Amino acid sequence: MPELPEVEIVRQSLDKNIKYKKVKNVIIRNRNLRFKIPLKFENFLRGQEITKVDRFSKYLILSLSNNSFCLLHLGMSGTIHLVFNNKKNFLTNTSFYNSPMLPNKHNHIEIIFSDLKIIYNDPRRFGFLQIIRDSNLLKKRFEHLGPEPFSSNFNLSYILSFFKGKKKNIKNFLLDQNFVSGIGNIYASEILFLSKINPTKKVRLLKKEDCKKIIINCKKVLSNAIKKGGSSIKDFKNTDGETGSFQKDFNVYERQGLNCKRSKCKGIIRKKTISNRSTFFCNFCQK
DNA sequence: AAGAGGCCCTGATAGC
DNA sequence: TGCTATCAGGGCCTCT
Repeated sequence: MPELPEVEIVRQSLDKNIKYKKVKNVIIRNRNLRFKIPLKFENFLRGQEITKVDRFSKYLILSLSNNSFCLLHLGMSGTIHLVFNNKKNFLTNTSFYNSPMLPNKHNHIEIIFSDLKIIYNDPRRFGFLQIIRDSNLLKKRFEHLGPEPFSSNFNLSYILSFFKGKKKNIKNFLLDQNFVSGIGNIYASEILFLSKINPTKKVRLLKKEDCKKIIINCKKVLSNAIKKGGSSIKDFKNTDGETGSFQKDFNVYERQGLNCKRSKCKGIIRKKTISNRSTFFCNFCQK
């Protein structure tokens, strides 16, 4: 579910709600996320103040007062929910199970502050939380990842040299986090639509102008999605339980069989599986 | 080294 | 109704 824009929405909410607050308690019901949560996790976090809430790519980075970090990745189905301390049984975490606004299953982790708690819910358990001991290790943790689309390092010469000698198609590269980090399956299709590039196009056939369009449209699609509060495919919600509205802006995603939205284009949106991922594109204007 | 494929897991939906 | 198959927005690992 969550690509860079959705994670950014969560970051903004956490920044507003848990920054400068001290962790009172941590409850873990299921340690078997993507990476097993070690037994010492709770003790490590308890008593720490959250000094900063950052994001890189699809990763949330909570800075802790002891100069370490708590990394959080939402995987495919992870969500963060805020519960404010105005309910009975707040600390015994029973009340929200009865609330229709909150999920009642797969609430694996709670991080409790004095006035609110955050709940990590993740049905598929592809997400994870991880302690990173210091900034050097944090740097190392991300060194295999390419630049974000917003970075000045994501420029024409970078793209041209990265594509040199490669045989894959452009859709695969947009999803390749070593090339550019933060784009997922939905926005990859949307970016290629705006760029009028067919997702199956081999990168060695792309012209300079195509690459320029890709740079511009990566930024455009992601920043627009952030502005709209993220997409609401399946059950994406921000931490207040509200859905984003970007999905209304989809040009191709989940629009197979419908007319191309580009004015004067007579094309039909097609769905095609590329490297095991569904891909959507206009069969006429994306060359 | 690049690229293809498999796998981690649950839930929603479709088809019989 | 109840079974089985297929598909989901991610990322990492292995094999060729």
